[in-house]
Amino acid sequence: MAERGRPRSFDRQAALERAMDVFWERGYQAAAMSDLTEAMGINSPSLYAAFGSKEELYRAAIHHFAATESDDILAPLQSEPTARAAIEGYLMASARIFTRPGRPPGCMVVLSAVNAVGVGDETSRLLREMRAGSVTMIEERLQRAIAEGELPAALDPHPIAGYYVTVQQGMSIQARDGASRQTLETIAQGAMAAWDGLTRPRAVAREPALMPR
Amino acid sequence: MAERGRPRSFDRQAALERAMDVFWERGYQAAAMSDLTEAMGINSPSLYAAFGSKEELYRAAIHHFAATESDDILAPLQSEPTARAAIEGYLMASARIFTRPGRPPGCMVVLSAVNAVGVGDETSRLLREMRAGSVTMIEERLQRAIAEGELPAALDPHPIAGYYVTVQQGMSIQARDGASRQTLETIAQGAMAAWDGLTRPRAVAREPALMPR
DNA sequence: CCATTTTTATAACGATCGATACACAATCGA
DNA sequence: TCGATTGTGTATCGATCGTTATAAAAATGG
Repeated sequence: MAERGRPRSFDRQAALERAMDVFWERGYQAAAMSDLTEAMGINSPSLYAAFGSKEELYRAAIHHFAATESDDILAPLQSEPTARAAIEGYLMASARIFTRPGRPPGCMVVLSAVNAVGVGDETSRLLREMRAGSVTMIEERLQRAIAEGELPAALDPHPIAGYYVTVQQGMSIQARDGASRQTLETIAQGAMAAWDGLTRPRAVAREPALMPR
Repeated sequence: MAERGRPRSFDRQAALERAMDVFWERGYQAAAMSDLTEAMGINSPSLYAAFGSKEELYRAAIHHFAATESDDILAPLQSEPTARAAIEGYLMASARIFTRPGRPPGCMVVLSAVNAVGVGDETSRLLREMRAGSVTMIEERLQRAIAEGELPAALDPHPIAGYYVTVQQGMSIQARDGASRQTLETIAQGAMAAWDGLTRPRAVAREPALMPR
């Protein structure tokens, strides 16, 4: 069962984490191979043997980001008892994660490849699906709240989820501009001020809470 | 008064607009000199003679963007009679400008250099000041509404302005992901649902509308 | 017409980009 | 111990990056 050949002299997972930090901070295009190999403590042939290419390494870093940072942000959607607390927790967790000391500010999935140029179709699709995945998760949480009677049955979860994800993505930009955790938390509270208006039951087909899908 | 030497064979302003489109769509780093010269219809020596360098051309493009697109977005802040209509107009104008057919989606100032790497300090500062300028303009509009008695005197305009600018920046990300004008308008309406909660007068120092600056 | 000035197109500069060829080192099974 | 296999370090590949040297072209003033 033992591996054949010369064993790898570096920790693949640790090197991936260092690569993630480089992509996270500099973005995909601005992250040069020399930046990556220096941060990972290896030479480029080792990088290519272990990860395939720069873009494959980037995708691996995105998946690692999703398995660590993203999960911390999305956890409140499952753990909080009410839909309102779930979304508030989602935004407040974002404020905390986006301003962790010593870590790049904002969300890697949102910031590291906003301009899809220079990145392949597969990677572009992966990023877009991940961003859309947040909308789906919030949507499902709202749907659950409707099923449990917390929210009115006539409510359309999709535009509400889209609104809160948009706020969270704006918070990434703000974090990149130097906004503090406190500032981001204030923004999150501002977004929650829309909750009652968005979820209040109202006469159907006369004044919809939010318009189209 | 006539110019000496061989006259320039291209329209400087028209070339600048085409360069703006390239930076807007691809971002600063991904916009190669060959992309720019091809779009502008000139050779690189002409570009350098007319604009100095790639980064100076980028700054000129940013200023041109501010003088055209940005002004359309910020106009409702001055023209609308109430603070609420002003901010709603700001968001609805953003939804329209961000999804103009045949134009790059989203805001160039927000999207074209999110990762400040590879761009000089002067350009980085210019972009950050422009983003902060939107907050200031909204803040001043809210302050005017307070002076006119439309909003309670105890209100702090700064966090409210920060909240709405954050939503607008999130709308840029959404536009880049393919959101339609209608979708962005729905998000804008969602953000306006927070208005009453954010501007309602309340007991001072007990439950502040939004926390710190 | 000629000297001067500015722009033009061609061609190429050094630097850096992502990616590899190559020879050597280190492990395995037999 | 030896062939097979895999990883490592060096050195470099062709392509492209932003930028510029050079000389011809097109205007001016005198």
